[in-house]
Amino acid sequence: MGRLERHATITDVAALAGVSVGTASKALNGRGSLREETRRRVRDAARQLNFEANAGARNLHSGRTYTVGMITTDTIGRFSIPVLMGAEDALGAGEMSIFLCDGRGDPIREQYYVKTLLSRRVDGIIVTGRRTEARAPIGVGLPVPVVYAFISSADPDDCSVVPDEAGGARKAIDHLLAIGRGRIAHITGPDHHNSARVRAAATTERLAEEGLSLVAPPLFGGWSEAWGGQAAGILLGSGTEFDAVFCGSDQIARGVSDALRAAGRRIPEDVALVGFDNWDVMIEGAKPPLTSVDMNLQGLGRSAAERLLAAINGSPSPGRHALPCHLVVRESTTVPLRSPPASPPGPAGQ
Amino acid sequence: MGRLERHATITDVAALAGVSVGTASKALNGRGSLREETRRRVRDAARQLNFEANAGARNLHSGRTYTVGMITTDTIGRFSIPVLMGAEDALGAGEMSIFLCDGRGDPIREQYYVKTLLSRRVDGIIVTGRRTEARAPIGVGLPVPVVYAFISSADPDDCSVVPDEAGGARKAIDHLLAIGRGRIAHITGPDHHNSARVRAAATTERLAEEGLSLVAPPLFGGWSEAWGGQAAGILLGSGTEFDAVFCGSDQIARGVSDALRAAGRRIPEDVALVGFDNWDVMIEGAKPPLTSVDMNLQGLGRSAAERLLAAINGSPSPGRHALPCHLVVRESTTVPLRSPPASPPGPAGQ
DNA sequence: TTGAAAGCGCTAACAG
DNA sequence: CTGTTAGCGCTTTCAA
Repeated sequence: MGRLERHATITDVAALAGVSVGTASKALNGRGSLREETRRRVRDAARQLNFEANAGARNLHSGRTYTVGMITTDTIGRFSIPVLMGAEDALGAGEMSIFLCDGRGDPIREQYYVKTLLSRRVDGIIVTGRRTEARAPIGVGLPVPVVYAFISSADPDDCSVVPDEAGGARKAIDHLLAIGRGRIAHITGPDHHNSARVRAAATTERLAEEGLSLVAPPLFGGWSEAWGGQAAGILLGSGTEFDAVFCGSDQIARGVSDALRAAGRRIPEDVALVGFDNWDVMIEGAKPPLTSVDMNLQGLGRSAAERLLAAINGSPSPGRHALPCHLVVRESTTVPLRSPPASPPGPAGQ
Repeated sequence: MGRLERHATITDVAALAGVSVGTASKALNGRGSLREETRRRVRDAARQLNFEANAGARNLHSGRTYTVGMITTDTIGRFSIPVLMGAEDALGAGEMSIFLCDGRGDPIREQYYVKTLLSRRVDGIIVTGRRTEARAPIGVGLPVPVVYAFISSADPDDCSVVPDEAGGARKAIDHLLAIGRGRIAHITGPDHHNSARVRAAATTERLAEEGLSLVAPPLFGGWSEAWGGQAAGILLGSGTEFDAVFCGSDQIARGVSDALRAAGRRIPEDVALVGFDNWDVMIEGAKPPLTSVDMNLQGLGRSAAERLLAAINGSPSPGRHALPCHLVVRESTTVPLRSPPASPPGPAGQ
């Protein structure tokens, strides 16, 4: 294998260029005042030796490492990825590097990660997870700032960036009301799950504001397609009339969609359907494609990283920060009029 | 915020314990010979100051950083996650930390990441992606070992750990033949996609060994449910008789499943169905649950990390290493006899 | 058993 | 303009 023996050091570069290490350092970092010719010689030597300054040695002076740790409390998955990507963007894609640590729901493991991250002198830590539940802080009096993304810290003084799930649910209901649906059912996840409760409460509340209520109490169950199908069956069997179902997740919505169709109900003509998560795989698999609430996870990650950077630079933003969700309307709530207008290119509005 | 001002240094510890830094170092690392009383004093001081040795400073001597970089060539997603987790396990969960870099399919970005990883003096690099295609090496003559996982390097001398997709396809066919299905169709992804081609070729080959052939040429299309449904329609419309469909992905299989059921075919009685990927979401959503080929991505990640560690320690394993896939049998190919026998707990066999 | 000193790779004062 | 020196936090000889 054409593998080099070792990394070149600045001493090697200086020697090759025939200058002192101090001069080499200045030349490479564009500091001090040097003859252009000298600078060039040093740079050539560096290139020739494939020199990359040792970040660790450099950090020793600056006190900063330009790295951050990201700990996922449970397993890394569908929710953590977009958060991670958003964070990566905000951290300048390589300007600062990210240590990824998968806590796997094990507090011991998590504490171990916190320790190693601290020993690596990360400039800060982002904590994320797949539930929006508040969780115990990963530590108190840590020597570096911590920001919680998606998940939030139980300590209200910690900085947490979370999706406004209640707002998202309200937008879903707004939309259903706007298209003339007033007999709405709600099928969602387990009632011991924070997201399920919050979304259900907001749904009920929003309807109450209009003097309306759900056609039946929220159906709490699981997050799966199977539960969606089962719940749809319960609804149909009860004889309750309904012209819309707002689901706590896209998976549930898909199960509902399949079950309703099998029972002869047309979507959206007979029943309009709204999901939550805006998860492409489920959205596209459903017939017709699902209208869904998007939590803007990537934006969440970006915001969390920005706040972390600010905190590192001495401007922390303690407290719980909620970011708006937005509704993505598709055919499960609207019959398209001929060809839909082409939307202009560019980043999706928030 | 109860944030500490700065990290304690070994000098602080030594001062508090009333010893020299050298002694403190020995005490904390269990080296040299010291009075037990001294060791205790130092350790107490360290605990009191919340001391965590600065890994960067330590690395300066050892020459190793106990970190590795992981670069995903395209976007990090469904395939990279298990690979990452496997790697994390093999790297001792914190013993060595992982820098995660999301290449997003941009070669410039990728090269940038390689540079920063090298400047951070990672001990090695793992490259992964979401396609099994061979790709250009991320660099030549790099000063650290590189292992490709899932994806493989175009340079046969590089170390790549890949799934034996052909073997997986053969196992699927073996199984279908074993349950008495001889009229098999194959629906898969785009023919410009390596995985689709390899799996189709192995399928045809395995059948040929038995003097059989597919009931129709492989149907190449996309990886989506939509394509699965469409292809099933083509198959049904052509009047070709078939008693099994082997699909290039679980998403396709799910589309096929829905379409066949809608057309009145029973699964598995009339048509047995096998997918590829063993992706829980798709598997569980399908009715009945899908038999599928599992590529053991986590094992792939583990193996890649182990080979990387070996290479770091001077024992590289150049070349392309294929890991076996295994078939997970579910109800889309078998009618369960009463209650299925409870399988003993423990790690799933490979 | 402990301390002093050198050095890992680099930056930053300060002289020359 | 360039070289010398000190020091970042730690480990590791080598003396004491």
